[in-house]
Amino acid sequence: MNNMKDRVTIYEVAISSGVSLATVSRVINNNPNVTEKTRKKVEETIARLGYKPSRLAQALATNKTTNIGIVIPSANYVYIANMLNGMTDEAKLRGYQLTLFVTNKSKEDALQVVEKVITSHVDGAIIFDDELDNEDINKLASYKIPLVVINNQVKGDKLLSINFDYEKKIKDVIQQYFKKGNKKMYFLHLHHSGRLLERIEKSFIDAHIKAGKNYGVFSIEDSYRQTYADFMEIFKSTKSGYFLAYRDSLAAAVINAAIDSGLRVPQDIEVLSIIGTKYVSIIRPQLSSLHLDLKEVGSKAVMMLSGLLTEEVKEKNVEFESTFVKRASTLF
Amino acid sequence: MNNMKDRVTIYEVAISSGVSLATVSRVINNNPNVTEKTRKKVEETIARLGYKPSRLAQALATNKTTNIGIVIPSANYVYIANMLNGMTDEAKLRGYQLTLFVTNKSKEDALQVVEKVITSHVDGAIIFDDELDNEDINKLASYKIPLVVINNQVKGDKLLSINFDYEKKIKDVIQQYFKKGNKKMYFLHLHHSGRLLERIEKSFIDAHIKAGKNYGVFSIEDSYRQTYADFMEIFKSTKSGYFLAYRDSLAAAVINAAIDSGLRVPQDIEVLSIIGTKYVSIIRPQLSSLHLDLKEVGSKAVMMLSGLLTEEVKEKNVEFESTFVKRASTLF
DNA sequence: ATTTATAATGAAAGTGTTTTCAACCTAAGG
DNA sequence: CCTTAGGTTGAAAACACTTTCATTATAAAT
Repeated sequence: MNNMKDRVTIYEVAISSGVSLATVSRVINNNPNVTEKTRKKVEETIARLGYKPSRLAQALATNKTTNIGIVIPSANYVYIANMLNGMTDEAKLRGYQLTLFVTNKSKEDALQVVEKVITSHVDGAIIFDDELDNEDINKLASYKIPLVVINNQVKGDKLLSINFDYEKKIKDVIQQYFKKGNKKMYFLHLHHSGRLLERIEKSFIDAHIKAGKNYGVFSIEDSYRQTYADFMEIFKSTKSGYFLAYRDSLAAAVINAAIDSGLRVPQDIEVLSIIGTKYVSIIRPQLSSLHLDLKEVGSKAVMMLSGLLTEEVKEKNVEFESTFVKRASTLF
Repeated sequence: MNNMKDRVTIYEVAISSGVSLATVSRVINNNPNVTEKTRKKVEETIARLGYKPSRLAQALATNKTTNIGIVIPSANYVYIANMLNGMTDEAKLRGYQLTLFVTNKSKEDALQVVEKVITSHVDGAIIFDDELDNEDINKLASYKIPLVVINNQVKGDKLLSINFDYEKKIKDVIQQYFKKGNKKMYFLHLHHSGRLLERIEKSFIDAHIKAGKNYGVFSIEDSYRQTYADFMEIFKSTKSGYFLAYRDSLAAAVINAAIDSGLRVPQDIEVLSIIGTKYVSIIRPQLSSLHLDLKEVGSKAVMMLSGLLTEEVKEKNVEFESTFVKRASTLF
């Protein structure tokens, strides 16, 4: 069993093809200043020896790793998985590798992550995590790490940003509902789901205050099971309402609890999922939701970062527009 | 705006604290051969200068990156997201970073991925992807990349493996069903979902042949929408059956199509999801499924790889046992 | 054939660490 | 007080590349 290859280095290639390191390096990097003849010769040796440049050494010499860091709260959310999907595709296209950094929604972990991102020598990073605040992000920026920040109202000069229009769209949806609907609206407040949700909640409350309408807020845990249990309780007394839930699974918990309590959806209980994933149409009745192509967000983020890395910045901030899709869980 | 820090190197720390590079290096790496006095002095300078070792340079010098590669078909499946979740947690605990390599279920991409993993200098890799075959994996092994391979019947000496008992368990479930149930069983065959599914299908067919029972196979696409449409057709003629689907969303497509066709679940149509995720209890009727803690699989994989890297291999092969959980989509 | 400009090549320094080995120092033992 | 062993330290090589700059080869122009 001796097909174990020891790494062959540029040095051996140089010797074996009778040229210098510099020339081999030029061939590897497609530098035009090499005669066709030399190039052929070197390429032949490379193939023969099975030489593969060490990305580590290249990275050290060039200060570029072709790695980009992805900062997320967890890999376990469907909407994040969707985004990751877009990122991996676009990254592959552009020759980048993705390194994952998860904060687990903990400030402590977030600080660790900042350190890790700094020492990891990523060429840049995409941040889709509310746990990182201004200070954290500016720290990264101070280490000259190019940044694309998603949905995190952070100010900074050198960074690009992507934002969703959820706040505005929620306001629209609510105002539309005021015209046609008549149920009291409830917002499902998550204990720890970051500032995006907080802003949406604020938008919800503002819209109600402005219209002089009454509203309710339920504080829930980010768990289907728990939310289902909570709402089985709630529906003992509350027999009607329009509920805004952050995620499909939470919205489904409300729907299922409503149905299991003998209430009708959407006649008695209406439910809107704010971040709709593919599960909106699997759940019955199908979930009305705000729709945003998260996969596209992911690839856009990589595109923008890639632009930043190659100094071809086209857009500094892009806003993704979500669309309200009425399905069966709401009347309008 | 001049808080832009240029990277401070070990060299500057050495100068500034009046010691040599070697000593600073020792301090960084907690080498005991340093006097407390020197250590204090160096640590003070490190703090003062804000020095952070370059992981790149360390990696080049030590031939260790603390990066592990994760090879998956896509980040977009819930069950893979679950696994990733376990991996990120365990990796953080053990000080590893995760780099993603996705094959997109394409053989061409798989070959590319193999190359990338080799040149990426990961310390090891976890492979949960059927697209890589024996040859690919042995190639990785020949570059001395420690490997943990999940659910991929690959032979090899130096690699650790994790397997699920789905084949066996499916056989059990079917045999149990033969005793009590009387519907014809159907297997949902995916065009391109790798060898794990093929093995499960084989197991399904074997069990039927052995029992002299009749069975059916439907070939579907890996898409909820399409499968739903297909089954709306199928249920025009087929009014009863027990369907085994690979994923929750596919199982849900069958259930929803059945209900929308006026059939009853589970009285007329029974459905089993092979890889059950958290959506099994969100979908109504709740999905009977084989349950396996994918998060645990993920962390186990990282643990095993970590063991392999530190030469403390405890188990070479571990089998995860799935459990059949009866919910509302099957009678038994 | 000679000069000149240009393209191809190589030597060597640089990237930021770790690690080996020799040198040094200190304290204990004789 | 001298020797010795053991713990501390530093010089330098190694890791595998890129890149600058000087040099050489080549082709074009005179």
